[in-house]
Amino acid sequence: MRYAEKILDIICASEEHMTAEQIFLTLKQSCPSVVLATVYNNLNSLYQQGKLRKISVEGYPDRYDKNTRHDHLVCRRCGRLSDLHLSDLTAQLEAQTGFSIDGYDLKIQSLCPQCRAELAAQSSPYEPDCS
Amino acid sequence: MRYAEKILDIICASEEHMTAEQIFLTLKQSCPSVVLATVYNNLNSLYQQGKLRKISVEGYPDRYDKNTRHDHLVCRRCGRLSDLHLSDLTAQLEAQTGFSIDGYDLKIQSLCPQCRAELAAQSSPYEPDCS
DNA sequence: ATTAGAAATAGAATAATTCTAAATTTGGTG
DNA sequence: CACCAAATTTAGAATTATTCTATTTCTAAT
Repeated sequence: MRYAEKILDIICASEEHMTAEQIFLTLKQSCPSVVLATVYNNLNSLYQQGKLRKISVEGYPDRYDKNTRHDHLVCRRCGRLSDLHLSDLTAQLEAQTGFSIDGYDLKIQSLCPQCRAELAAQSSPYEPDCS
Repeated sequence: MRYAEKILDIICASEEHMTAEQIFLTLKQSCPSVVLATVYNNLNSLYQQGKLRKISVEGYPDRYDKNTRHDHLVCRRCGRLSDLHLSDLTAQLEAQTGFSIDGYDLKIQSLCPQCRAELAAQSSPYEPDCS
């Protein structure tokens, strides 16, 4: 596996949540001969080995993410996916369900920090928050 | 919108989490002339109106679900998606994030009730749970 | 060097979904 | 009722994401 490690590096170095296509384009900069299928092959095997996370948001291609425990925010305004570091719910969920769980994915729908800031800036000159 | 209501009915009547294809096949039984694109059109507009939920599980086509608050279990053994009725985390999440949220999706990875039962039945004759 | 196994490549194939343009239906209006 | 505009549906092509298959290239051990 010549590429697997490089692909993991790209994912871990990125602050984004990259699609296979984006990973491919990035990898191509250092390995111009690499092919998209190779990226998919490697992503799949890394995923099966549990070395990365795959995130699916309705209507978008799958995204790949480092394998650390964290949650996600999907922005209803710009669609951007960003990280949230909320407390681990595993124990709470196991207590509630009554069985042991392998993991969970939590995706929150709201506004991302950028959009929240932009909207606040926009509206405040005309309608201050609480008058 | 001749079909929108029928499509919603099908989704609400179903215990499953249906794909567009499955909804199409079901609708076709009562409306043989309907076409898959119509189902997608209606699903999209119902989704935009917030009248149904869309669930994406990596590697599977999107699934559509009634718009009630509940969580999901993805079975690591059979891949089946089933409903979980856990307590609402909105308040807890808002407290933690510090901003108001529109909603959230929680997907738990574990074994579905059926697979848990099957595995328990299989293993118990030979290795009773706690000897 | 030789060879077996793993990984990569090329590119066709498949699956899911969207798009476009034409046809049909619907609900109002004269 | 007849007519029109708007909304919906249809057919089928197009697009996008992903997988598959067969061939080639690498790698590392003999």
